Amino acid sequence: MHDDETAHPDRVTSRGIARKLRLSQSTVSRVLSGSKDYQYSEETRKRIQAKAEQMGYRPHAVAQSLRQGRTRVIGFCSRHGRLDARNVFLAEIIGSLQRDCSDHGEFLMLQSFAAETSDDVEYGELLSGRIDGLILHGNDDDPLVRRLSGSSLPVVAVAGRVTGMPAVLCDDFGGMGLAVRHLAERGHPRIGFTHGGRRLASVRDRIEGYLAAMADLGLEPHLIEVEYEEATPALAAIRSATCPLTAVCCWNDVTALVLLEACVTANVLVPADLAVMGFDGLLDTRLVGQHLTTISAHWPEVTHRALDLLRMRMGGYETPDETIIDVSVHVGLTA
Amino acid sequence: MHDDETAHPDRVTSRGIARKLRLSQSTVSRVLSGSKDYQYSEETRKRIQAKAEQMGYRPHAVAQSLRQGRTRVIGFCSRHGRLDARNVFLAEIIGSLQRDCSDHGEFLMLQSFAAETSDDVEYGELLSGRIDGLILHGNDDDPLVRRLSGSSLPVVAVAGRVTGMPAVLCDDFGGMGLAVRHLAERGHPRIGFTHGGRRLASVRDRIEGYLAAMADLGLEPHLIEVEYEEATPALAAIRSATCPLTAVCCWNDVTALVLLEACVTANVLVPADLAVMGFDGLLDTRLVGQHLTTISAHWPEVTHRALDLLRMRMGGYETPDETIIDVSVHVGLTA
DNA sequence: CATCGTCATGCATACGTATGCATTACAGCG
DNA sequence: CGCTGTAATGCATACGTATGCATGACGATG
Repeated sequence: MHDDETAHPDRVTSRGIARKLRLSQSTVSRVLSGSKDYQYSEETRKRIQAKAEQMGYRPHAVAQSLRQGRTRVIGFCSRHGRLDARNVFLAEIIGSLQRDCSDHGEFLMLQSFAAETSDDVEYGELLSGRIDGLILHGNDDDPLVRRLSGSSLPVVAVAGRVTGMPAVLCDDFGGMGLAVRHLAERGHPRIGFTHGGRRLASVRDRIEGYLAAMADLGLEPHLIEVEYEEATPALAAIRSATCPLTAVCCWNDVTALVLLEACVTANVLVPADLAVMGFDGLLDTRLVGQHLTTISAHWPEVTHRALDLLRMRMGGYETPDETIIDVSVHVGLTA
Repeated sequence: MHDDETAHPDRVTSRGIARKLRLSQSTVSRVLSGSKDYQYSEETRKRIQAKAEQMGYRPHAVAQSLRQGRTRVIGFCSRHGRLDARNVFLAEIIGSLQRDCSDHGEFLMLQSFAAETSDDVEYGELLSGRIDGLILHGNDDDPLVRRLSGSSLPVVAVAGRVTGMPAVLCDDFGGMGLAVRHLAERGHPRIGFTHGGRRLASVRDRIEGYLAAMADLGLEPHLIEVEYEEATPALAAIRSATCPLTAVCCWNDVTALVLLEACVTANVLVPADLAVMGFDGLLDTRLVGQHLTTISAHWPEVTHRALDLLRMRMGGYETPDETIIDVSVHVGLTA
């Protein structure tokens, strides 16, 4: 009934089991890791498995990693936002990645976001053998990102193109086309686009998509750039256009919501006075999300595909440079 | 200008540097890891550092971990919700943990949430030496959690008590006292409390806090339990009480927001007809958050303290069983 | 009876680092 | 000159696993 070990048995090791059973460590290791290239008597196998169970043996993951040259750990690094209660995007991305890794017997490790640590230290950590591959959310302007694209670490970019590495993104360009056409079909003649700067590749793609669709429809574009998520000036710009806009596409959902709040304050009726569209489809549908008309990107599919590609890279296979995941219109009450 | 290595130099190792410099691996290791117990000639140090720089040496984290018996990786596991765009709570907790780890030169690894993997596999992974310690969000009803509290892995619980391990929580009990008193001071005679089940320890504490405060004020309590976040029945219960309630505390912010939506639909004016209070203070203040009156818990402080305690545990020190972090009233427009 | 193939297991090593102990060289001192 | 102390470095090992190669036993076959 009681354990015949003394005090703290420290770690239970394959060698420990071998000693108890008067077998060699290699036999124990082979049986417990289920190596198919060798054969063992049924009796030995039973004995080993029973003893392992009894002693509570767990193979030491670090030793396995050192021996096998792989850790089964995937890193994730965002060079843009930071994860907190307000960042619905990162929450969705990281959550999806985590579940996907879990399903494949892998682990997700968060690499430091933002620049609390120096780029050099961060780069060193990424290449220190702790992770087998990296999912990256960043852009070309970033020195660390550029350095990574030249390194030997397998990396796949998500939600943004990075030269020199495969990327998986939602259809930012096409999505804006859907948005513009959705509004045009409802008879809106003057459709604007608001954003808070072109730093992200996604934003640039969405702007391009907007401009292309507008040109395609023979409509005059109205780009409105304001400080990050400042809605009041945006609304002012919308209303004070040569001829006030009747509809506006926001570069993402949060921007759209902030604008909606400003509309309430300014007594602008949505969608009667102004139709509003978002982009991302990440908002909690139990709350405000169901009301917002938006373009739903399918982020779990993006991360799923990104991990697929990363695994191919880690296996040494070639991968397509760019993978684009379809988006769809989610019709709410605001447009 | 160009590297004198052939093809792929594989990994640059301390032994590799030693060979180039006709030194021993131990000297290289000692210099590069800055061991203070030994002395080296200034010249040797320069040579080694220069060569390491030139060859792009990065110590192999896995080998270090094996040798030193510690990985500098902290695990996080939530046995309740899953991380996605809707889960503001986990996003905040995980984000705070990550930044705090980063500041201490540690890494945060996400252990599989929910039950996609079997408890047994999960337990094995947790004890496989991959992490030095674990921050846990779970409760006593969970077999895996109970097993962990008996294991040799240092664990600290956050946002919920678990018997057998230290816990760091926000003041759920006292917070509800603040909420009730806030409402009572504004003259509300009939204050209710809505929740979606007592599974979480936090919910139970908040209920206790509510009941205690009500008793203290000599008011009659009204507990309303509905299916998780079903607001319509909750509102019905509120309105159909013997005498309709004038104020209600919701067990968290999301519940409160859903209730607010139901109020709009049912034409109930907030706060005139019904005052509403939330709990957590995690909602995006750029959006709806600033309007909701709520009890702000300071989650970054909770996770910070939890990591402190975990580090003490990992160092073999004793720790207090329970640490409670103060909360405060955030006055919005709903109560 | 000698040879050979197969089965079951053991021996030895490598992954890359950190570190206790040994060694060399040399200066200071009596 | 011999002894001792210290500075600078090397040697050997351990962390725990996986795996190539070798070994012994035994039955089958010529």
